[in-house]
Amino acid sequence: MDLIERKYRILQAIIDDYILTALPVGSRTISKKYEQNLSSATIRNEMSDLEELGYLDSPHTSAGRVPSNKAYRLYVDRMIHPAPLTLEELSYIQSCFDTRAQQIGTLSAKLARVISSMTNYTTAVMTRTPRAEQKLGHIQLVPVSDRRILAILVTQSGAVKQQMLELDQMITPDALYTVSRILSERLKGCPLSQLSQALTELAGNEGNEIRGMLKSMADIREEIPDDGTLVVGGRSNLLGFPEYSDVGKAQELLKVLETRDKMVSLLSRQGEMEITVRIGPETGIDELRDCSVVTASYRLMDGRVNTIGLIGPTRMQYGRAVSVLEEVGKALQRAVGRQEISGDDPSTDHNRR
Amino acid sequence: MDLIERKYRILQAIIDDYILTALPVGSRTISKKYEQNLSSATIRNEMSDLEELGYLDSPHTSAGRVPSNKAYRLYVDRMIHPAPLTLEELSYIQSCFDTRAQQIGTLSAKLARVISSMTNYTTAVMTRTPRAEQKLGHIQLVPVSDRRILAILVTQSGAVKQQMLELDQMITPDALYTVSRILSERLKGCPLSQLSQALTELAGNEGNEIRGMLKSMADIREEIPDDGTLVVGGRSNLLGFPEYSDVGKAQELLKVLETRDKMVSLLSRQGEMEITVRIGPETGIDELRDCSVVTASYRLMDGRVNTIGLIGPTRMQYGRAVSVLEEVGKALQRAVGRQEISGDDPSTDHNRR
DNA sequence: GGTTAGCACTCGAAGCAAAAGAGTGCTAAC
DNA sequence: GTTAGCACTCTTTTGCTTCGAGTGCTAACC
Repeated sequence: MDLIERKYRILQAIIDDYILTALPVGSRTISKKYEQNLSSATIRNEMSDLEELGYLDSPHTSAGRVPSNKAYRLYVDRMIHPAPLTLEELSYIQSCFDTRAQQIGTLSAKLARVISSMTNYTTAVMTRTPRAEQKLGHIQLVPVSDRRILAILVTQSGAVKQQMLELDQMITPDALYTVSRILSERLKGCPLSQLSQALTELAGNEGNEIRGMLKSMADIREEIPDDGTLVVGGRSNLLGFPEYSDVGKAQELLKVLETRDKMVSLLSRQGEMEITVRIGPETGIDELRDCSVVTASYRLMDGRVNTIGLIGPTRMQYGRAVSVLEEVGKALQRAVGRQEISGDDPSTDHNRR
Repeated sequence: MDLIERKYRILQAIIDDYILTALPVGSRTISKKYEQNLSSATIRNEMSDLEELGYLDSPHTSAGRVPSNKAYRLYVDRMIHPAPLTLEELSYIQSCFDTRAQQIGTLSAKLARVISSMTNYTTAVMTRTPRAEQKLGHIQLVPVSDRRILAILVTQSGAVKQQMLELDQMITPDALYTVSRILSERLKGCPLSQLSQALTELAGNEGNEIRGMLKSMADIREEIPDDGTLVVGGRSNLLGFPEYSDVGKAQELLKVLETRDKMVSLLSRQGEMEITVRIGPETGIDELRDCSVVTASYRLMDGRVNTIGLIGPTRMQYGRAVSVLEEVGKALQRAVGRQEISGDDPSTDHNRR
C-alpha cells in the first residue's frame, strides 16, 4: 500500500492545489505548476491509479480530481507543511495576553477571536474544570427577594459558580450573612463533589431555622454542570468559503455551532495527544461530514482544561491551523501557566491521529 | 398626510402579505385575498398613489410592490397586529424559568435560545450593571502563581468580577488570605466606583508588605468594563430568510453580530420605553440597513439591566416579536424580580417609537 | 518497461433567443 | 369613483448551441 515516491508527490501537489483553489485539479495543472518534467499524460495515468487507490474522487468525467477524506488523512499524517508564523504574527498572539490585568471571563472569547482572525476559520473554545479537582474557597449568599437567594461559590482556584435557590421560609439578610460566614469557615477546602453531602451533614447539627436552607442548598451539586463554558467565534468566516456558498449547507453548519451538546461532544473527545485533527466523518457529527476539526487541549495551572477547536472545510490549511494552535498554546502557557496533558514535546510529536 | 381609510387598509394588506411571503405584492393578490369587493384596477390606482406617497417601492415595472421603510414605520406605530401567544407557548416560556435552582450565568444564553426558537429571528441579550449601583460584598484573592493573583469581587447584588493581577513582589497564600479578610471587612459596601480611591487610602495606612499589592489593585476599577455580558443566539435562523440567500449579505450580517462594539451600541440605545422597534437605518448601523431590531430592557431587582434585542429582516413579524418579548419580560419579572424602567403599563402603552 | 503525443469523447458552464408569466399604466366606458 | 380591456415592460424559464476543460485510450517513442 505504500505509495512510491512520485505518486506520493503528485498526490501532495493535488491536495495542495485543491486546498488553495477549491477547484478540481486537472492533470495539466499539475504538470505545469508542480511536476514540470512530467507530461500531463503521465500525470493522468498516475491520477487514474490514485483514484483507484481511493485517494482521489472525480466529481464527473471532465472535471479534474478532488482529494478524498482518505487523502486528507494521509496528508495530515505525513505530508503536512510546517507553517511557521511570522514574527508579526507571533507578537500579535503575544499582545493578546499582555494586558497586565487580564479579565478572566473574557479570555475564551478573546482566544476565539484571535484564532479566528489568524486562520480564517471558526473557533470554539471550551473551558471546563473537572469537578473532582474543584475545592470550595468561599460561599456567599445574597438575598434577592424574600424567599430567593443567590448562592455564589468561589473555588480555591478562582472559578465561580452561581446558583439561584428558592427557600421554604423567609430569612433576613443578617442571618444570611451569618450563614455565609459559617458555611465558608466550615466548608472551606471541601471538594465540590462532596459538597452536597457535607451540607446535609451540617444541616443535622444546626438549629431549625437554618436547617431548611442548608437542605435546599444540598441540591446545588446536582445542578452545577461540569462541562463549563463554551464560546464560538468567527462564524462569519465560514460563509467566505465557496463550499458554503449554498446557504442551506451554511445554515446546517451554523446550527451545529448552536447546539451545545454537539459542540461539547466535539470538544470533549480530545485524547491525550496535544493536537488532534479530525476529518469529515471522523468528527462523529453527521453535519460536519464535509468539515475538518483541529483541536488542542491545555491544562491550565488552576486545574481548568481549555479545549480549542478550529472548524473549517476538509480543504483546510492544516499546517497553518496546527502552527497557530501550537503558538497560542505556548502563549497561553506563558500567560496563565500550563501543564501538558500528554508528556510529549509538541514540537517533535507529529502523530496527530 | 393622513391616509383615508381605504388606502390605509390596502397598505396594511400589502405589508401583511409581504411579511408573509417575501414576494412583491401585485394588485391582483390584494383584490383577491384582502379586498374582494374592489377590482385589481382600483387597487392599482391606490397602489400608485401609495408609491407616490413614499410607502411603496417597485423593484421594477412588472413586479409587484414592496413596502418602504416609511411603510414599516407606520405599520409598527399604528397597524401592528396583537399576536397573543397560545397557552402552550406561554407555559413553554414559563418552563424555562421554572428550574428551582437557576444557573444565573446561563440565563442570558437560555433567554437567547428560547426567544430565537419562538420567533425564528436572531436574539442578542446584553446584561450590564450600572457601576454606580454596584457595591462590594466580598473580595477574595486567589494565588495563581508566584507573582500573579486572581482577584474576585462579588458585589452585594451577586454580580461577580474577576481580575488577574500582577504583583511586584511575591506573596504567600496565607498572607493573601489575611489580606482578603481585611479587605472584605474594610471595603464591604463600598461602591465599585469608589473602590480605587478606597484602596489607595487603605494602602497609605498599611505596612509596606501589603502596600504594593493594594496599589496595584487600585488599577482594578479602570479595567472593569461596565458593558457587561453579551450573548447572541439563533444566528442560523437568519439564513432561513430568502433575503439572505445571498451569502455575501448573510456574511455581512454575521460579521456585525460578531462585532461587540456594534452590538453594544445597538443594545445600549434603548430609551425609556419598554419595547422599541427600529427599522433599517434607524438602527444606526449601516450593515443593518435591511434589518429591523426590536429591543426590550428590563431592570432586574438586583440592579442589573437586561436588554434583549431581536434581529430580523425589515419584513419582520412585528406583532409576534413584541408579544414574545412582552411575555418573556413578564416571566423574567416573576422569576428574578423586575422593575419597569418606565412606569408605564406595557399592555396599554403602544407608542413604540 | 515507462513516457508521451494525439485525438475522440464527455460533461458542465456560458451564452442566447424565444416563450411564458406576472404586473403595471392608461384609456374608455360604466 | 370604479372597472374592463389591452398594450407594454420586465423578469423568469426553457431549450438550444457553443465552448472549454479534462479525461481515457491508442499508438508511437525512447
